[in-house]
Amino acid sequence: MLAALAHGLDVIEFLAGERKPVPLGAVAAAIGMSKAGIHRILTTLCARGFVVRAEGGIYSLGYKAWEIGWAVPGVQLVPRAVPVMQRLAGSVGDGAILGALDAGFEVVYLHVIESQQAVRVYIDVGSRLPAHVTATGLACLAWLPAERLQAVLPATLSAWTPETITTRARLLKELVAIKRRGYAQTLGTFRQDVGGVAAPIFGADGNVVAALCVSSPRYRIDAAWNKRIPGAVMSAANEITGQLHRDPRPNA
Amino acid sequence: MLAALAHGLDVIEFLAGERKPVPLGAVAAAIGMSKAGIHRILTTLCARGFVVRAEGGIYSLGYKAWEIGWAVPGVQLVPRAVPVMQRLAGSVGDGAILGALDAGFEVVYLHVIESQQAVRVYIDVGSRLPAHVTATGLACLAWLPAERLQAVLPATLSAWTPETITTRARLLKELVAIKRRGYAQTLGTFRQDVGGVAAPIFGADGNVVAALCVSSPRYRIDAAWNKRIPGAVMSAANEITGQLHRDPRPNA
DNA sequence: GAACACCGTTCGCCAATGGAGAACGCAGCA
DNA sequence: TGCTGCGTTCTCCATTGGCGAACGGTGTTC
Repeated sequence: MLAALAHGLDVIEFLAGERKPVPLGAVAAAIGMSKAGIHRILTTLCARGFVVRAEGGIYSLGYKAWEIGWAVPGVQLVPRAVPVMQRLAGSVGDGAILGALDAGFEVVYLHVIESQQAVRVYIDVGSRLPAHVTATGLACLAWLPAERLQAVLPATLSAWTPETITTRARLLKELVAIKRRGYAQTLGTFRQDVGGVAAPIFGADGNVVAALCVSSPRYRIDAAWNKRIPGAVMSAANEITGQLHRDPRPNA
Repeated sequence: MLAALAHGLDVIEFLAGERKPVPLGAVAAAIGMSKAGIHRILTTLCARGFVVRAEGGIYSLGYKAWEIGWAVPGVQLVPRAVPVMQRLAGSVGDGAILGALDAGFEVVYLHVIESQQAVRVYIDVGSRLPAHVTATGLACLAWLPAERLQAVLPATLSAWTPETITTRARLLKELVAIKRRGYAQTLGTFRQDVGGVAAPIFGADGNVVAALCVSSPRYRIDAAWNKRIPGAVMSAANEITGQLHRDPRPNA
């Protein structure tokens, strides 16, 4: 592994975690390197626009990093999903979340429309969760080709609550049910007081590229909710799928 | 400059430019390095999640890169601006664009709501333009503290059309006019057949953080357009500013 | 079906360079 | 005016980056 590159990435990740300008010394302390070394790394990153340097030697991420993020295959669906998500969130009165599978068995949240309710579920764009604890993750997994699924399934499934699915057998059974039903539903598998419904979005090549999810505090999830939400989520997801099929830009 | 890190960033930027999975050989050719060297770089990037490797050794950017992008200071305003932009675009019937100043004198586009018109102005999220040719750029520059403006002003201003502002004197005069008026307007300074109106968005600290722009094909820009649009853009921009002041999250 | 061509990957070597430590310069402060 | 805390610069040695060459797998061609 290339130490210089790895250290550079460490610095980038650290600055990303801070989310605000940071003095050189703090970076050095966090990475565990000499100030001299960090200085050279930061100089290189600045020269390439990944980091910007304010007077007095305080550093923060530059828009180049943002630009790179937009070029990640799969992200381009976000702008096309946003209007649909907006409508969905408006009509169901809860938040809408767009997530995709990454690094095998993790869900990354690509976009979030916050609920207008006083009590709402908070999810950060860019945050990650294991696929098996979230409706979004289950929806993505359910439509994965069988061999891909086998490849990404970890040996053990972490338990986030007593209700989290923790055995392969139960997970596989659940995925079959989800695929038949057309949507994934969880209740208390991520946090005990949160539930969600998610439906898959397919790219122009027919593979799952992401899932659309509506999540809600558990106490609001009742028979009426269960009657309205899954259909709304599925039709919104289908609408996005339809757009991707009609206009499959460079990537999807 | 750290060669290893710089090469790694080269690879990242190349993959970003390709926007789709690329075989190792192509990366090596593009960067001008041996396949062995590129292989090591890609291995490191994969280990950190910045790049994902599909079977057969084809590589593409991973969501980690996307995640980093969201942590860039200033980007967090996007989710809060989106609903306002949506409304603005709907009410004016043209596209809405959100841009910020970066690397001194460049505008980066952070979000785009596409016009629903058959003839529309295309702008890519993440693309860059010199600040002096766009309404967005002028709006950002006009409210920049005087010493910051002096620091970023380049020696020469490139001419994109015959109508582009190319002298410092004219630019400074224009910026004063913009600040008095409350919004920037361009007509044919970027492309001859495009015009736009932009208004500044201020962060919780009172500095310009971005500008909101509506742009349109020139032939649709008439007296009626000029009467409706600037007010709508300014009030939308003010609304976003208001939100940032009420709820200044970690960064703005 | 065998030989070939074309990949990505691994190996081993040598010099370039990365990274530490110390010295420097410049603030702000007492 | 001296001190302290920062970012920056300098110098030097071991590390390791990057290359060329060899390997191994796959798919293609005759």
